[in-house]
Amino acid sequence: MQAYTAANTSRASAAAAVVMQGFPAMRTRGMDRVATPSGVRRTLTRGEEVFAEGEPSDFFYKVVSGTVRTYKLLNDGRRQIDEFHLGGDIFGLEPGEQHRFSAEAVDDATVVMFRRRRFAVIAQDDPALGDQVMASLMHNLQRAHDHMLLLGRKSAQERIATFLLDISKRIAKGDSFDLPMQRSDIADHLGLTIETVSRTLTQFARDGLIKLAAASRSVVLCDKTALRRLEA
Amino acid sequence: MQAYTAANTSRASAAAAVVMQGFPAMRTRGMDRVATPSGVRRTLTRGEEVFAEGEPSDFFYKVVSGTVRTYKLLNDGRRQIDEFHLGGDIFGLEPGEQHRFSAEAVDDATVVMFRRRRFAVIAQDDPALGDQVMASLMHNLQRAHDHMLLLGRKSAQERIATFLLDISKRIAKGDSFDLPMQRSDIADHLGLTIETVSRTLTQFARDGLIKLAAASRSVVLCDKTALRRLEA
DNA sequence: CGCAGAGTTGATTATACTCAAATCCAGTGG
DNA sequence: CCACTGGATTTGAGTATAATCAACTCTGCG
Repeated sequence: MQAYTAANTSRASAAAAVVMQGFPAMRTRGMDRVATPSGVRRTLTRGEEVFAEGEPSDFFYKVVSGTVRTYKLLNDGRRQIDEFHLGGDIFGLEPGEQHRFSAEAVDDATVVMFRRRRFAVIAQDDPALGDQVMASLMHNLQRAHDHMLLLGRKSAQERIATFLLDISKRIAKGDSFDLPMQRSDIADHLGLTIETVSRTLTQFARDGLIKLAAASRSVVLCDKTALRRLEA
Repeated sequence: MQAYTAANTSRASAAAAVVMQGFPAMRTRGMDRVATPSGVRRTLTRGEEVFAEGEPSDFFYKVVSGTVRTYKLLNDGRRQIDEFHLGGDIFGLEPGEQHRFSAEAVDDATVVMFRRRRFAVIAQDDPALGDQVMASLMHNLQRAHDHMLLLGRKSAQERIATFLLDISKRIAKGDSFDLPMQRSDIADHLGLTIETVSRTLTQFARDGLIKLAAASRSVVLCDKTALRRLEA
């Protein structure tokens, strides 16, 4: 059980300024639906908060570049990162008036924010976005199911193998890539401790399944077949 | 595993009432709209399969009565039950052409099945239904997030306490209720073994937090405050 | 009454956690 | 250019929680 201490506390006012600044662009939406996406761009620096649990959920987001983590905390600081959102992913769309989880930039990132509206309105106003939002929700739910299987029933080795293969499929061109997040993020995503994550990665490297370098952020998958066997 | 096509359409009118009853938003619509979004009722006996992983995902479902479990399996048989669906819950809606998880009746249950269509079509055809399906997706995703926190970061005691409070809120009139599922279902939902579930429940009973009776399916929550403290 | 499935209880063990310390690395300033 | 620093990561030793293995009890039902 490890405590997560919020290293970064950016204020909502910063977000508000960005929103207001972007509103003119949104008002013109409809005139040129194809060329102008109905969203406001926002750039984030490593660790910066996008929104926090309990804040009004007036907007949802789409990642343009970089990585965003969404997570929940227990009162004693234990953290569960439910998802790392990469380019193209939509996150932060919720049924209630308040966010039930928090979102932060893992590295320097860019997102586009959309005002939350009734689905019928979105669908009528911008059918393409409506389809995208719906598909994204189902996709996120599907990934959540996979992750619950991992958290509930897989061993540490199986979790790490699954994670490496998944992240590789999402960000790697070939079989090598740089992890955008640190060990504590991986641990809090996989329901493990940083020590177990580190030990397991080291073990994989010793067994020749992967190669680690440069503060272990750079990873090469040497033996995907073996990793898939381990994935369970 | 069977096709629900022509044979079932004859019962469409009977199912129509169920549809109307099931979707409050549609109740206000004229009877002439009933024919369009057809839902077919299906009764299930304890343990019966609704659909299996890998089968075509042509339909999604809404629980009318009883309990349905959706789950995923690992190749060696380990199981993760991601959700118990109770009356009113919508499940089985997926982005791909095939189901990525399985669904079975926990007890004798009744469901209504709806043919999956493109969201744009649903939204245009019946905006209220679109809103409801979307709300259900967001709701399921929200519950999935809560459950990932449980699976990734909570202790056995905390998991059981959370489970009891949640299921109680969903099915109990007061503070007592009958569990529809057996120990192995609870274990596979909470990422524990049946022994740990049993031991923890017994411990709670010894500590006066709950009362167990009648093959331990009947539960009374005696000290909700203490359970909430344990919930973390 | 006996059977089978479900649930409980006990003893032991394994996996991952905790606590602790060493090492690595990027960034900084002399 | 290089030593210094603090955060990140690795490694080690010991431990705790929940798993495993096993026996026993309860319950519903023919």
